[in-house]
Amino acid sequence: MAGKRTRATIKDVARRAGVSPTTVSHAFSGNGTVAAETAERVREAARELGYRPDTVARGLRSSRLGVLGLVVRPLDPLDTAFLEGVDYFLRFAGSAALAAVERGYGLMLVPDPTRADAPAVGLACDGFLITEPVENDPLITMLTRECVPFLGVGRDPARPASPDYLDLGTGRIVAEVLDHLAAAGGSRVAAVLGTDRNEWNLDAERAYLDWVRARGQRPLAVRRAEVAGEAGGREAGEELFGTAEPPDAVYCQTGRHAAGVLAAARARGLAVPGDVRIACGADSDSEHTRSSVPPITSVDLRPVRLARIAVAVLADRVEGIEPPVPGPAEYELIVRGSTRG
Amino acid sequence: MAGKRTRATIKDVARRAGVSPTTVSHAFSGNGTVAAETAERVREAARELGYRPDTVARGLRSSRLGVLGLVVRPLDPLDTAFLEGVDYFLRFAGSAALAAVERGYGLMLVPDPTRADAPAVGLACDGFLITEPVENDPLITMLTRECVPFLGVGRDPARPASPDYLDLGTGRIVAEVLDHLAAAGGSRVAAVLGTDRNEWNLDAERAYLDWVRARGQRPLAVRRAEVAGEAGGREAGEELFGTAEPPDAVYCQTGRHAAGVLAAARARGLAVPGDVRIACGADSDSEHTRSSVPPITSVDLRPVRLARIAVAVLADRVEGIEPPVPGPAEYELIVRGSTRG
DNA sequence: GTAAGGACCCAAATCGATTTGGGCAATGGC
DNA sequence: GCCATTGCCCAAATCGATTTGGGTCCTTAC
Repeated sequence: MAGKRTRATIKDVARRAGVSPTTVSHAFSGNGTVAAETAERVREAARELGYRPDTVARGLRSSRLGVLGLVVRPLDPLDTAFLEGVDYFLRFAGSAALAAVERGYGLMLVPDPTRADAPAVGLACDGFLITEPVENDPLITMLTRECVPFLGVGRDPARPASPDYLDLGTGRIVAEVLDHLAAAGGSRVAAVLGTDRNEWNLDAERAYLDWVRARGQRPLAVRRAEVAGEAGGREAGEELFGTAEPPDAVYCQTGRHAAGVLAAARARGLAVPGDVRIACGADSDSEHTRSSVPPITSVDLRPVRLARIAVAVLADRVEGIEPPVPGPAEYELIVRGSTRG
Repeated sequence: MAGKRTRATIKDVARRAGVSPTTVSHAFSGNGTVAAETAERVREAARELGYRPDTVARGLRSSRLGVLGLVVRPLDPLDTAFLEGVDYFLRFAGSAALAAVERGYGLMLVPDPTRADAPAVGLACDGFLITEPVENDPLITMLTRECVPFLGVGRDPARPASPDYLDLGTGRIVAEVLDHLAAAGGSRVAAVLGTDRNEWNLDAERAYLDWVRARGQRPLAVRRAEVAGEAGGREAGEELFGTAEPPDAVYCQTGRHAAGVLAAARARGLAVPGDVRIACGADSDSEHTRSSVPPITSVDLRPVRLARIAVAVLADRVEGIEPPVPGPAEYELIVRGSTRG
């Protein structure tokens, strides 16, 4: 179906204008010196032929393609069935794309280019946005070695903090949610954490432990893989509620986990929020927290705003500008029925 | 900041393996004949040097870059302030990106490449998805001329139906919403339509007119630009409710318009849904319909599913496969308080 | 013994632009 | 009158891969 692409090349324009390709290139880039009249003739010829310089050829010389890559780590195990309703990511990606376009770039979603089966085009990006880098992220190792600009949205937990990472302020967020659970009547707060080794999980765990110990209590935390989803959350809930001293409040890392914990509580005949309060540190906009009965208190991490900031910083880097250091990430606790008596 | 990119090239590998670049290329592509032992030596050298072929250079020769472009028409007037919360688009884009990656492509959001100020990279895509093509869409004209594969998500209203466009079934959807308004007690149904000249608007208008006339009534429709948003909807509402025979039900094309109409009704002291029923043909998932008081009945157009289908069809085209013709687009009417007595 | 046919490898052309390093004429300064 | 400068233009090299079109050997077949 794809017939022959017969776009006019720089040579066609040169022939038609009666000059050399060099002169055509100069006429457009303003690089050499070209007589005004000649330049006009060249533009005229280009217009007649509908000439547009080929980005790929230009990219080959300049090693700049005009594309920013977006790597979403939680999406990477593509072999495992991916659940589509990850609202946070969808919003982040859409907003980043928009911001990139406004800045003159295309934004491309790519899987980790260090994976062997990744589309090759992933390597061609001028810079990368990496959301939720994992511990010792191999992509960051590679990009650092090859001097390709990047920006982590979230720190690489194993590397020192640096301007290469936007700090999500996970600890602050988790502490606020825990405080809210306590204020809503929770006296023994458990946590359901994820297993990905990224800032989000590791900092949340630390924040939870700190918070609990500051109250002189013993931590009660279980871990479930993010991909285990609602079923995993339900398991976790059953485990928690089955202990000798069951919690009267549960903090969850993901909306799916929270929905599962809620289901487990109801199955045991526990009233929410009467007997158990449930809150989630993210996913305020997902079906799981919004449409459950009762709806689950959760946190709006402002992915749309965050993505715009990330793109601005990365684009500056790609262009060799030292970007201003952004302030702390914003968020908002959305209180819902699961913690509102 | 961007230091010198010193990735190994095919020549480096050739030198190290003691063969010509041709042989290296053949060893990887399996194109010529290469002795098994030589191929192994080449692979070994490539591994040691961390060689990965340069996609841009390859793209230059093959004129295939491995990138699908996504053009979202309603986003195109980027000069006008763009409102970020366009959930439909965000979901569509995110889902399309994911589907593309699973298929081995990158997905890039680009503005209309026929615009002079568009990022040049937009032209380099192997194929294009165009959501909501406008009448006589200039991009479609260009792509057709240059034999670049594309797929319209929504028809170009000025061109004959063809497999180049996914039919959104707008007429069907609008008719169902209108029926619902009638069933909810609306006896005189007005419409607030958009101004973009795309399938969504033009077919909706036709469907509305047909529906009203089939009941022997006179149509009562006003038009407001999509970008006018909630304020535009409010104006439209005031205009409608100020007429001699005000409607007792209003169909809106966008969630923002609907929110504005709702505000206008309340400002006049009209009860919703008691005096006026309001429903929207889209945007079931936006703040404007979901979080208003009362929430507004609207339609889930299933953007996530639609995007996956679109990518599958387009990727087939790019690869020269004749894709199966997809069935009609799915949708679901989400009934909410604005039409539920 | 010789010709035909593989197997294996390479030099050079190619993709479409940009950049380097001149060449040629007209002008200006002394 | 001569040299230096400037304005204008072009041929060729370059970016990093793929592809074309041979060129050598070495087997086989007759």
